Order: sequence, then structure tokens, then C-alpha cells
Amino acid sequence: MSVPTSRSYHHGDLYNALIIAAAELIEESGSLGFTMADAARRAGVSSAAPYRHFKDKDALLEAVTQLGFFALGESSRRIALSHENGSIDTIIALGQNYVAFVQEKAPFYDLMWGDIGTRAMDDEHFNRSASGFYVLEAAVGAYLNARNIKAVDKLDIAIKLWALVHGFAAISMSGKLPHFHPDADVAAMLDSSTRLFFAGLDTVSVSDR
Amino acid sequence: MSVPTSRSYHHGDLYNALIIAAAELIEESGSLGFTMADAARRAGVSSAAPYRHFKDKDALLEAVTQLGFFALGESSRRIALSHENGSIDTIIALGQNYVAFVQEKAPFYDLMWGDIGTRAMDDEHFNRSASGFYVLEAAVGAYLNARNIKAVDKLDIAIKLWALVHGFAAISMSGKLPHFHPDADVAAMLDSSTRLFFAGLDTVSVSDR
DNA sequence: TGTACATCAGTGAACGCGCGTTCACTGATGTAC
DNA sequence: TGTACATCAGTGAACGCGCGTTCACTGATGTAC
Repeated sequence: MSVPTSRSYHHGDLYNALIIAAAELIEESGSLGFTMADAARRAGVSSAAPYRHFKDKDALLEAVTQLGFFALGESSRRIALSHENGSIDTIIALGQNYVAFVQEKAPFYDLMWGDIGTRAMDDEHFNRSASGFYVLEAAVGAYLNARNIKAVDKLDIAIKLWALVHGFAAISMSGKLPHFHPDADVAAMLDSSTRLFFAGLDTVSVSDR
Repeated sequence: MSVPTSRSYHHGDLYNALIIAAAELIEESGSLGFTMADAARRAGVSSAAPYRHFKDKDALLEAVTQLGFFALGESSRRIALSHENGSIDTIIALGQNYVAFVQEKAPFYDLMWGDIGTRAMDDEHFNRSASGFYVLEAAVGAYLNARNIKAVDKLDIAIKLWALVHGFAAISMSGKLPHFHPDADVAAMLDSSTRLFFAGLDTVSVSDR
């Protein structure tokens, strides 16, 4: 918020300051339409300074994207810790958190799921961006263990749930839902379809147990 | 392909020619990065001519977006007609068609689900853009009728299936899937999760019948 | 049927402006001796 | 501890260019009389 008044000629941590400045600008404006000069100004430096730390604007956006994935992963971990391990409630809460994250940070969605977020990344970056998914996969694994279901693959189930949840997030963000169903409640629909999905799973796995 | 050599000073149908030119450029380049001059050139007119028919570039993109929704709706109708009415196969085929459409027309996805496609539209445009969904809803209704399931709402189910399918489309397009599951088959996963979903529905509706 | 005139879809050239990026230069920092 | 020097993170100004859009003008079309 307040710019340090006693800043010296050298910033100290301009790299991170720029990432945060860009993220704030994106969040406040609700779009990716900030300029490098905007980000530099907010970080308290001239418009040429960012180029000491980022090759170009794309590189800065990539870093902001990583921050978005990190935030999603962190909030997923918090959700998992605050719910009973192995419960379906954990899985549902993770999905609702995902949807809420996308709704609250709509422009970040474009970053994370647009050209930049889906570009090829090295393993380290990928794993960081995927940490939220691994939380879901672990929650599914715990659920299957708790119920002693062995006939299904937790990775397979986690991907299917991810698709469901991501679809709800995308649809809700598109703003089209109220046209179809004026008082549709995404969180409730996500809850019931997750339960429906696991109920279906039971009919399959029961015969295998 | 071939520009009519005997074209007079007046084009005749420049409005539609520009929409098609823009759509082709998007498809060929795989991005939305064409210029108004590109579209005009392809339609065989000068770069100022488009402004007789479209207020600005956004208006042209909106028209292309409508074309995308129309194409999706048409292919959905074809799928529905070529499968047994009331069958789960129809529903699955509609989903797989949706995913294939998004994969094949990736840049159109950005148009249809980005800023432009999700902008407020009048009822006529909305209904045209939603015609694919109505095909799915009808297929769900036919399925429920055929099985004499009355306890569930076809609109509710259709939205949930839409979310699932859309999620698979988005995830598959992001290119991240192979990182998690090297030989994941989206069409097969969509098939099995749709069946799982309806199996779950049976466990609910059985008790109501 | 022929001429005058309004209308409007085209042309070609240029404008303008936003913004990413570069350039020559400067101020601060740290380290060798 | 003090001085010289390499290093590098900053500055301020400007460049350049891509591209959407406008402008004055022209060619074709259709209709009134």
C-alpha cells in the first residue's frame, strides 16, 4: 500500500515487487490490460527498470501465473487440513474452493488457463502449478482407502473430478448459467454431482469387493 | 479459395465474406491475431471497407463467435439425429463431440468462452449460442423419459453434464493432462464418468420410483 | 427509354497512439589490495 | 581503514511499429420524372 519513502536508488527486491504489483493491478482492474509502465510505477521504479529482472512482459506474466497456481495450491492445502481426512466432504470442499478461487480471481483464470499458463513448462514449474491437483488426488486416495475401495484408480477418479469442478468454474464464470437456470447454485450443484458420482462409483466397486 | 475474377466494384455480400475470412484466418493461424487488413485482403477489398459493415473489430469478432456457436449447435443436432433417441449413447456422443469441437477449433474456444462470447447478448443471440445446450437438455429429457425417471430435473442434470464435458474439454486443451496421466484418453474418461454419473442417479431415483 | 440525382459501398493513403522495449548514462555496492 | 575499480540495478527519454480507424474521394446502382 504505502511506498517506503526512504527507498534508496537500489530497490532491494524489485523482482518480487514487480510480480506483486502486476498481480495487484490485474486484480484491481479485473483484466490483464496493465502496462509494464503501470507495474513499474506501482513498484516505485522507472519504466525501464523491470527489464533488469524480466526478459519481457511475457516473462513477468509467467511469474504472476506461477503465483496464481501457488495461491490455489495453498488454499487447497488449507481446505484439506480443515476437513476430516478421507471424507467426501473434503473432496467437495476442495471443489467448491476451486470454483470460488476462479470466481474471485477471474482474470487470473485467463492467465492460468490461457496461453501463458498452458505453455510448456519445466518440471519444477509444472509441479508447483499442479500442487492443487495433488491435494485433490490425495484426498481421493484417502477416501478410497477409508472405504477400502481397491478396484478403482485414484488418479483416474481425481482427473474426472477435476474436470467436473473445472467445468463448473468455467461455466459459472461465463455468466451464462442464470440464462438457463435463474437461481442455479453452483456450490450446491457441485456438491450433489460429486455425491452422485461417488454413488455411481459404489455401484461399480460393490460388485468388486 | 479462388477469388472471383469478375468481381465488380461492389462486392455483393461483403458482410458474410468478412466473417468467413476472419474465421478462416483464425483457424489457419490457430490464433486470434489476425488484423482487419488481413480479413479485408482475404475478402478481396481494401482495409477500410470492413467499416461499412462492422462498427469495429470487436463487432466482427462477435459475428465470428456467433458462427462458432452455430457450428457447435449444428454438429450437436447431427449427433443427436444419428443416435438412438433416449439412449445414454446419445448423451455420451454429444459430450465427445463437444470435446472434439473444442480441440479442433481451439482458438474459437477463446472466442466463445472469453470476453467476447461471454459478453451480455440479447435474447436472440443468446438462444442461438445456446442451441447446443438445448440439444443436450433434450437428450437428457428423452433418456429420463425412456427410463421413466421422474424424480430428477432434466435441466439440472443437463447443466451438470455440461460442466463435466466442458471441464474435460478445457483440461484436454490445456495440455496438462499427459503430465498427470501419460496415456489418458479423454473420450474414454468422458464415457466412463458419464456412465458413473447416471449409475449414481439410478441409486437415487430407484428409491423414489 | 434516357437523363439527373441521391445513395452508398467501395478506394488509397495516412494518421495517431498506445506501449513494449532500447539506449546511453548514473548512482550505489562490494571487494581487492 | 582507505582508495580504485568492476559490476550492476537503476534513470529518463525516445524510438518504432503494428494496427485499428478515419478521411476525402470515386464508382456503381436504382429510382424519379
